[in-house]
Amino acid sequence: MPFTLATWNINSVRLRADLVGRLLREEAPDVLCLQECKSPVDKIPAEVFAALGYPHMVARGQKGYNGVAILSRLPLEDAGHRDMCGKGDARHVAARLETGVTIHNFYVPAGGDEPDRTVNEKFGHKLDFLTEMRDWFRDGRPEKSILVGDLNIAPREDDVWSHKDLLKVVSHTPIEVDHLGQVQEAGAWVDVTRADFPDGKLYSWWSYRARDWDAADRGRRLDHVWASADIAAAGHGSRILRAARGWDKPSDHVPVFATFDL
DNA sequence: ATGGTTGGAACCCAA
Repeated sequence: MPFTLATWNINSVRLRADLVGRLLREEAPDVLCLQECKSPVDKIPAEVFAALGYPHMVARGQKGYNGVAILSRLPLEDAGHRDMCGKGDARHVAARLETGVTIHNFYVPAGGDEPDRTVNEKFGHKLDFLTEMRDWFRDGRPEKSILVGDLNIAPREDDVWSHKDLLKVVSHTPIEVDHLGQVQEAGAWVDVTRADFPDGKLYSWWSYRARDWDAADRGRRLDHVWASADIAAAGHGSRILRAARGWDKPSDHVPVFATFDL
């Protein structure tokens, strides 16, 4: 039975509960993975989502920062989380569907402004987080698994508005792209979005700081949907809901969708 | 080269 999944960095699930509701009503994904909930789990407005037909939630949270949640119409089993870099951050959670498919929801550190770990420890944290992800998937190659989230890296030249202008900008530097590539390779993950759209510019994030995000269109593809090699062929129908960037009081990220015939 | 906006928590930090 096919199911549709979406991933969205919501930038405060409490402030934007109504936008989450709009997405659930208008697009009705079976599973919605959220990042940057910025809320303890017990303060996520789960009852609002339950009333819209999404009674299942697996989440990790903390006050003010980070936070990841998986909302679902389908029953979910909590499949744990990994505390990358041992900081106690709520940046990963996993859930399992009754079909045995495991969904990993990640929020990779943004990495600060300076792409040099000797002067910017946040950049070092980002690289270490990615290295730990790589080692984890190398030690136990994932099967029947989907990995989604705000990975805070736009790996390809056509994942950014200007490859040349962003080579030294955190999110598109060669060392980050290399680290993300090693994560993908270690787990034999297939980029479902790019399997569906092999060519051309794709963005899922536009800065709040632009005067006119739509006209300038200086976007980056930071949000990703990957599938383990064994189920990658079941993934199709990718979509990026650019229109959500124009909603009232929007997140700076938009939802990315894929459907899986599993 | 610079500064631009947003959210949360507490009057600044992270993005």
